[in-house]
Amino acid sequence: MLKVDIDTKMKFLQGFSHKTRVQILESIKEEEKTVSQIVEELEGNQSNISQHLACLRGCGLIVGRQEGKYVHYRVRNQLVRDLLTMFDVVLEDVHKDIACCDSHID
Amino acid sequence: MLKVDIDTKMKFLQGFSHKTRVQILESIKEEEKTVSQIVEELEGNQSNISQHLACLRGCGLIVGRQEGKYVHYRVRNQLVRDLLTMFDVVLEDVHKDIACCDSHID
DNA sequence: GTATCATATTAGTAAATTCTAATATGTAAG
DNA sequence: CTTACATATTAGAATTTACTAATATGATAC
Repeated sequence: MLKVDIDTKMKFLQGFSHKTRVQILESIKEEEKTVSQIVEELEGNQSNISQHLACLRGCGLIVGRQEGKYVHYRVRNQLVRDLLTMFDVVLEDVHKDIACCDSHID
Repeated sequence: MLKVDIDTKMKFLQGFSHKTRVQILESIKEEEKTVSQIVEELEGNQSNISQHLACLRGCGLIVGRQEGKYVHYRVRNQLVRDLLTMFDVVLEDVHKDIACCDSHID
């Protein structure tokens, strides 16, 4: 397994570091959706969601496909879906011990 | 699979959202290490590393064990190790497409 | 108990990320 | 080519997260 450098890895992992991005990933994990569908579903605003989508695209986690004036986003591939599933599996196992780490260091 | 709520999930995922934390996880993935060993290996400072360790502990990703005046940390269990490995697998696959997402939104 | 060493915690500052609002781009329809 | 709608981009303000330095805690050895 060819190891990718740590900075590239961090860019990749940033995709999972914000609630909105994770919610987007979950939302399009099984079926592609347009930006406006995602905006509506997450009750976000267009600009903000669009920025998070750009981030996820940059992380390689999602891909978009233009169709007329709509852009449909979907999770990149099965491996990424598997990773998302694995989060749930590991988290369920670990769940009971999470307490501090309030999304920051203290 | 019993789904954990999104806020708990986010606390968990914060464990992977900082370079130092990911480096710590990689460092103790296969063998436990004391705080001072980690500090030395990452060339960090004691306070900072200690805070990141507290975060990872809070995320449920690592566990510590006191032995005399030393505390030995290790990755929580095999599932967490598997998840770390999976990052590398998926990242290698996705690698070529990472470009933007400079650890932020633009 | 006192000294020493390892680790943890705290408070305040510094830095990075995210959000909001405004504007730009691009596509389709008329 | 103008309008309308979907999405993207930008700039700056607001918020969150991380770092530094100082101090505290806890364990061992004396």
